[in-house]
Amino acid sequence: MGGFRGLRLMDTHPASSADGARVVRRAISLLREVSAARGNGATLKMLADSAGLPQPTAHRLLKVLQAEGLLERDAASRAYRLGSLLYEFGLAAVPRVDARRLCAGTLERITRAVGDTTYLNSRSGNDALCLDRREGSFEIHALPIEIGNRRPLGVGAGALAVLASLPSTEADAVIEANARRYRRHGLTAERIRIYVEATRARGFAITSGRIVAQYRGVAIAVGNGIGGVPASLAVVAIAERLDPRRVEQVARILIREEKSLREVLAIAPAGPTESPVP
Amino acid sequence: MGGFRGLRLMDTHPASSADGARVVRRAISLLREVSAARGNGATLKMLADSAGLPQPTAHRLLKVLQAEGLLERDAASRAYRLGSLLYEFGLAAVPRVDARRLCAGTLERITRAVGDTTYLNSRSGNDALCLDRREGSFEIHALPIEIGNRRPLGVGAGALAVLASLPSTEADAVIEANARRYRRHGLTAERIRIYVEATRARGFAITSGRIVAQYRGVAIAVGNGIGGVPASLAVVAIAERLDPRRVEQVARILIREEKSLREVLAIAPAGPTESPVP
DNA sequence: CCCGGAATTCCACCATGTGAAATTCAACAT
DNA sequence: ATGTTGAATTTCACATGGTGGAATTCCGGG
Repeated sequence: MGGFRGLRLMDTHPASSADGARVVRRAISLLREVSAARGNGATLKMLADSAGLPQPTAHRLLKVLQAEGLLERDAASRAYRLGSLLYEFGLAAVPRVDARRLCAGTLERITRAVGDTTYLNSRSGNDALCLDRREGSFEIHALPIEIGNRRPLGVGAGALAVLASLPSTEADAVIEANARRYRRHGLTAERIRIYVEATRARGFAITSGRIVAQYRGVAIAVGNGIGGVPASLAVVAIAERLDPRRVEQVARILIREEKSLREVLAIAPAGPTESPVP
Repeated sequence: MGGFRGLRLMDTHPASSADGARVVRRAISLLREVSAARGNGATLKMLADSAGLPQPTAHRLLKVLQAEGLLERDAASRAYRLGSLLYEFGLAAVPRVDARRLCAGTLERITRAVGDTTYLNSRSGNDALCLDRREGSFEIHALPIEIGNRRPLGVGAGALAVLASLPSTEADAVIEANARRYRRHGLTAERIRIYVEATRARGFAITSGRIVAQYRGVAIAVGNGIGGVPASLAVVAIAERLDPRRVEQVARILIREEKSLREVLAIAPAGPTESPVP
């Protein structure tokens, strides 16, 4: 296949086995970017950009993914979104341990206690993934994070709590890998590192409307994760509903719920068999 | 990239746009094969075989897919299964119209009425996909079809009903494309064509333990499909519980439920926007 | 009508993916 | 123990399938 002439743009996965299929990795990288896109999906430009691919290359791959049903495309906006085949694969891919089910009660209790929207996040590669959500009585307007949405670990309260719960060396690697992506959120790797430190010192994460202005989040990491996968519980509300005093209250509730969740998880079975290639 | 010397083995997707990424298509084809595998997953041999790829090629692609988290591998049996990243994508890929939700009541009512296991199937490419299931009081032992499992359209009652509901030209194309796969189920394209004819004449599908001996299924297609996607309702039981007289009863129930389901669907919104590439 | 940015198509080029063949590994029988 | 069979894995010389800069088309706004 083709050569490349210009400067090297790619390398979305810096530390990956050399041999294999570059194209396949690129295609998957595009899928990840599409599933990271919030709201109405992502345009070719955005995707090519964030996957670090030249536009024509991205275009070609996206076309194949669409033809195969992994992606769909909005006729009007030309934006790509995940396709029905991925939904179908999702049905067949039963998770080793079902985090959503295990945490359903916890989420519900927190939401009832605080009245605001509650999130369950988990780590997925360099991303935080929104696994589940309970809407509080005080609705968040302005596109909230949906179930299945991704963003770089560290961006947002829930994602920050997950990142801070990783071993230092691993957290550093993630921050490094995400450096470029932070910029699109008006952040830098350096700043994230500071946040992580603060989160570790404090024991839980707080964010102040960096992503969507006017919103604030409080989040706590779940013990050693769920089935070995790092995870967090988060509460998000408009900033004025989360003054320092109330942050304190919410944090107390989160700490309590995390503790009892950890006990439940201690009984549940262990992690996967051989997921990452040796 | 590489040339090929031996005879042409591939062509899982006979009618697909020439230009693009062959590798990507092959990789996706492998994913489909993995998700078609029942029970404990699929071995390299099986996958290479059914995807029509030389073993080393399949091996290389599977390794990448595993490294990226789309596949996992059982340490002991070396068998591949769908990975957690696909589950995660599935969360984000909200279906245009939620067939499972729309048919939940129907499935429950049928199961209660007949006492045996009931399935909701839909078409996905050349496959029938098990979208949902309700266990009857008379359990099916011997690995039943799980939610998310696939098999070639035409193999099994539910899959046959879906196939027979397609326009003749389309059904023929599907049968043609699946010819090789039928053989692995002890069937032939010719025989499937006969079954389709019989199903159309009868108005519903019956199968007699072709797949798993001793079992029998009765199935009916759902009007014009669900959100434009062809689908079926099926009841499966051990053969002795489905003698001709009882088949008649079950069919009556299916016909009644299909009718009322069709009315519910008439209110629900329409199909996708621009899924298959022009 | 014309402009700017995004989407799409072209196409010369060669690095990348290919697959037959050889090697290792695992399970089972002798 | 030792051979035997079949699957999994690695190797490597080769030429084709993928590449991406440049050119073209499309679309929305002024």
